[in-house]
Amino acid sequence: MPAAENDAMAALFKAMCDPNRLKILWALGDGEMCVCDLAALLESSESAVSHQLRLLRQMCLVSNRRQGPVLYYRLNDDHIYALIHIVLEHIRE
Amino acid sequence: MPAAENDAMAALFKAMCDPNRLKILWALGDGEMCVCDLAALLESSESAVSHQLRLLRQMCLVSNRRQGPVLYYRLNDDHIYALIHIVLEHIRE
DNA sequence: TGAGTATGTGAATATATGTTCATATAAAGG
DNA sequence: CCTTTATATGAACATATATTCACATACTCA
Repeated sequence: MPAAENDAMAALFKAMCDPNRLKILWALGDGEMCVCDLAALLESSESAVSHQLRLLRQMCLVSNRRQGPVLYYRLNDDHIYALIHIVLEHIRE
Repeated sequence: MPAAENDAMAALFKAMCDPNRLKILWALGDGEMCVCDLAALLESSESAVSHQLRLLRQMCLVSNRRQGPVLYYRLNDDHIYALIHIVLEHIRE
């Protein structure tokens, strides 16, 4: 495997290796959510979630849309969600 | 996604999120290799590789076979290799 | 324009991670 | 046995990571 692809894959896994980030990505598979709802779902502070979302944004895994004071986050594309499903199958065997 | 599966998946991603470990797993997809050859391939010390291999062993991703003084490592099953291939396709899009 | 709500961000801190170095173990051959 | 080769391991260190806290920003409504 070319070094660039190896590193890109490692970076992708790193973005998804945190339980909370993985929960966020999984949750967003069902549709967009605001920070406050994500924080409630993860039972974590909004600040912590915001930091994680910034990471996911920088990795181009999620993007957001402002509606008034609220930011709604969504998966950047369905690719990641499909990937999680595939890995889930592997986990379950 | 159930919490147990979420955590298992995060742990799997964590095992694969280091560029060197990913290279090891990729290399072992072609067949078993000894520590010394893996170290040469990664241009890393044998001690560092041994530490990474222990991690992969603890995660049950690889196992080894002793032949005299040499330990040959192999993927525990082809699952992980298939998974890497799938993710590679996602990366390339 | 001032207060209140939703979110972002930087610094600080605690913990996790990866490597190195020194040493230990296992096997083979003399 | 003693030495050499191959690998494992533990401690120490440097770096990375995740959370918290305090404060900044963006927007809404009165």
